[in-house]
Amino acid sequence: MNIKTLAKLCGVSVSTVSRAMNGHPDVSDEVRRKVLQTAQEHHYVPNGAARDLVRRPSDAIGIVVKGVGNIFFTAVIRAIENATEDEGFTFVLHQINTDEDELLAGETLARSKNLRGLIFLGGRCDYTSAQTALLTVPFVCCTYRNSFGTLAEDAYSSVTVDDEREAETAVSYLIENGHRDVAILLSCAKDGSVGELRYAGYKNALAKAGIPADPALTAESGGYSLHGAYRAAAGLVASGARFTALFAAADTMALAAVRALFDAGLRVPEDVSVISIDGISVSQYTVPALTTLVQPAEELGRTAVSMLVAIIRGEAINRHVTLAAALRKGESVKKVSG
Amino acid sequence: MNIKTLAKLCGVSVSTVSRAMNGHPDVSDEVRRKVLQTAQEHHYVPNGAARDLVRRPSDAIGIVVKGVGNIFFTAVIRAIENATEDEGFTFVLHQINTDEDELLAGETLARSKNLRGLIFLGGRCDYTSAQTALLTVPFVCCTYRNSFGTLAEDAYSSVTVDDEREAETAVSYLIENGHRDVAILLSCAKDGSVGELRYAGYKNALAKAGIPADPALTAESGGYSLHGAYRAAAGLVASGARFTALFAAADTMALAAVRALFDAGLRVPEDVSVISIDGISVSQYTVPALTTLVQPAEELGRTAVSMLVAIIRGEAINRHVTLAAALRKGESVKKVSG
DNA sequence: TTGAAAGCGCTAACAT
DNA sequence: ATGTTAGCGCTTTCAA
Repeated sequence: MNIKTLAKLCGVSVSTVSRAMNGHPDVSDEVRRKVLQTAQEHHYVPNGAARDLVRRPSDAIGIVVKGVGNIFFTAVIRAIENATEDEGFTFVLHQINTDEDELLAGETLARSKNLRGLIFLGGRCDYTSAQTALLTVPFVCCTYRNSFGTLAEDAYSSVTVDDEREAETAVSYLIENGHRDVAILLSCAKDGSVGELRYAGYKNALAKAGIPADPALTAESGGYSLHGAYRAAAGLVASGARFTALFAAADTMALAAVRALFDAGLRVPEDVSVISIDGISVSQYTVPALTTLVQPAEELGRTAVSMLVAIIRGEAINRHVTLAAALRKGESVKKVSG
Repeated sequence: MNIKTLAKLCGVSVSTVSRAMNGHPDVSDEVRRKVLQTAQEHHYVPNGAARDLVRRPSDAIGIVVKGVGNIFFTAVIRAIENATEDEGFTFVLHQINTDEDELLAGETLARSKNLRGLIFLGGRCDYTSAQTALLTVPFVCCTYRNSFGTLAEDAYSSVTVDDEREAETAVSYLIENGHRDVAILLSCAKDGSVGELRYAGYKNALAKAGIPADPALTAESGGYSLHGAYRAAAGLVASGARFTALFAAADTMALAAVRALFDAGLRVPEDVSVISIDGISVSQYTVPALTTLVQPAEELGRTAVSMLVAIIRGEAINRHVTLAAALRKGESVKKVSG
């Protein structure tokens, strides 16, 4: 079933069918009704490829997700898909590993699928303008921004929480609760990604409290996998380093860390307090429930889409939106007497 | 940049460029090298819409995921995406809620995107042939099959674990460990979905052990959300029903149940043993680690793709593959003396 | 309000 | 081995 057959069936021309299907005003009510009904009866759905080919560019935006298996992202992706459809756009999802280059992937995707814009969900924070010059469509960085790069502010959009600040808040919360030996578990201290920002926030908090940062209390897992985080946390304990609190750069890492501490005979929060950032839903149901700074996943996704769509429609220019995270008190932090 | 411009740039015709780009043999090495290099230099990526339009049908398959936020599915989706690309196909993802109809969504997706096949990730088990008749492309049911419907075996493909049998195994494992008052937590006892099969397995296990099934020990959460499962489990405890073990129809539900039990002052496994089905990775890192029957997520995804691709290529017909789940002993089941 | 026809970028005959 | 060309299904001028 294609537009030609349907036109014949309705006794009108293909252009009339096209107009009717697309809600153009210059079609008589009678004809429109007939076309729509016949289309429904025959399960006619316009061929997207043909549409995309002629409507240049198409109405699709691409989502490049870096770091598959990041549970936090699933909620954001869901929000993005819904928001995309609400805006009358379609979307294409592409997942890449942490060692792949999102800009390259995005560029290829945009060209091959004729996209109007891109949303990067997770990525490096150190782009140069030469690197992003490849991108021929507007893009929004979701959950990160170009903190370490040389990109002009008006060359891209972003929607994030203030990672450095929120990390500082998290660590300060530990310090307020009497902790001075605070360890950190992150992917990598210097990979030009969000982890590095959170590391900076960690150091800020220590500095403000007049606590010298102890390099022995930094554990790097090299990724966001549960397994890697478990090993890094276990290694930290095995190293003999002394700490009463741990800041994990992601909920998933915190969960694995809690387990590693448990396996080492340390209780959370009795022996070690743990706080993290993300607020995935499962972390409220674990024992102990995680104390974490909840990122507004739904809002991050919806905002990314609405910003991108506004740019595509020419109604807005590149902006940088910062959303607030919210402290969700669980059971993983205990007050100690200094 | 399109094929025409590139052809001009290389001083050859568009068909030669097309052949070179698609790896056809009838192109001289010299020309092929030149085309490929020029394409790379100019970041030329063939327009997918134009390709899809002319290569009828396209090389894309669709994945319809029912039950967004199901953590177990994310691993399967990842495997499906990788396998799809390995087979030289592209894929389109569409997520729907549990109250939406996957067949309708699949049909629309297939028609609009000109798909060659569909993979349904999660869905009802009670299709009629009239319902699936809408689908004009082959489809594979992944993680479920048409156990309660009237579909002919050769009308569709499926790849699953034997849900009824694995559920029976899980519950029998509890019984072997001395439990006789075994409760069950599932989405819905009669919704024509996988939950119903697992419920049947639960009853089988009880029957084989000569234990009468107690309706008061069935808790329905009405979905797979953590929140719903928590409430259902909490309700079960509050009802005053006596049980020493609980079988949850999904890992996520089990995690929420463990929390609900904990909040009610019951320890797992000291007071209540818990077992489930799925084997999501986070459930090994919780305290207690879940004892669960691990579904082979990666293999489920890869198998679904290879079955579908084989059918599309005309190399195979509809089949039904059953994969085995594996018991992963955690810490949530305790032996009791009968 | 409708129809005829051009053309989007590409692939695959068919011709050379 | 390479070029020429029809046509995929659709939207959109342009004409009527």
